[in-house]
Amino acid sequence: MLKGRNTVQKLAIVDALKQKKDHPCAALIHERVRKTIPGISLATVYRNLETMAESGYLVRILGTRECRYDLDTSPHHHLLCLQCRELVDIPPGNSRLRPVHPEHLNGCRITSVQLMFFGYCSACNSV
Amino acid sequence: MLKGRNTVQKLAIVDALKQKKDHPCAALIHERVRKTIPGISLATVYRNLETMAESGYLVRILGTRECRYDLDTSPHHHLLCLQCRELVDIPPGNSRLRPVHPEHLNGCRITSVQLMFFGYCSACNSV
DNA sequence: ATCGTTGCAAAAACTTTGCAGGAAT
DNA sequence: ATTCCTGCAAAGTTTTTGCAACGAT
Repeated sequence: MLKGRNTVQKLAIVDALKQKKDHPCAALIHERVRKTIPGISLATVYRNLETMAESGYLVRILGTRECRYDLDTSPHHHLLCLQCRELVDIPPGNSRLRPVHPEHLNGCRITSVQLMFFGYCSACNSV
Repeated sequence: MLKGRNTVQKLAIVDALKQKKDHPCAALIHERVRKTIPGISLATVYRNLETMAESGYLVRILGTRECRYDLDTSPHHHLLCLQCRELVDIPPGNSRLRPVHPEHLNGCRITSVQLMFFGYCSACNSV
């Protein structure tokens, strides 16, 4: 559930993430949301994404220079295309691809895992 | 093997990475190398790390705001401590923790994988 | 009315780049 | 001698923050 006040800005950000599930970065989300709310500031986008990531409403995908955001919090992986920089969803499917998420590992307490593949997406690969 | 010219700067950077295998970021490497070469510039550190990462001599670890660097290119994972920001090595050991590295996946051609755990290291966890 | 949120602007944090001089081969 | 590498400085990119005004509850 969405935390805090339901400002038009926050709702528009969520909407942008729902409409195109391409793991956009903050700048791209800002660009899209500006079509609806021309005056929205990038700082507001960042602040909302921060809050939603913190509350677990969305996931910050690391592995690129800029953070990307994913509303799909179910366990799955990503591939970063080194050519077009697109972030492709990789289903958890195959058990060998699904790293366990133990509570503890080498004395460390694990809270989350991210598996990132690097390579070339099907489009770039076929060129 | 180290590519290009063996400048004192490059050798000192490699040395710093060999001495303390704590996955330092560029700024920390710079700080350490400055003890030997006070005049070395941060840009030089970045340029050398870039070249060495490109040639596969070291690995760029993503998942933190700043890139971290690891001379150990053998397959293993990392845990980022959310408290102290330390990056802990996680051995590939257990097969359930070792994601396969297929050549192809969902039409994508995979070239590398990084598995990142987030949580609390043993030191922070015991507090 | 209260208190979270926003926009703006500025700054912070990290990384890259142009250029002229200098070093490795 | 040639070509790569370096230091410097400046700029680029991404993200955060202070503050006063505004808006949701």
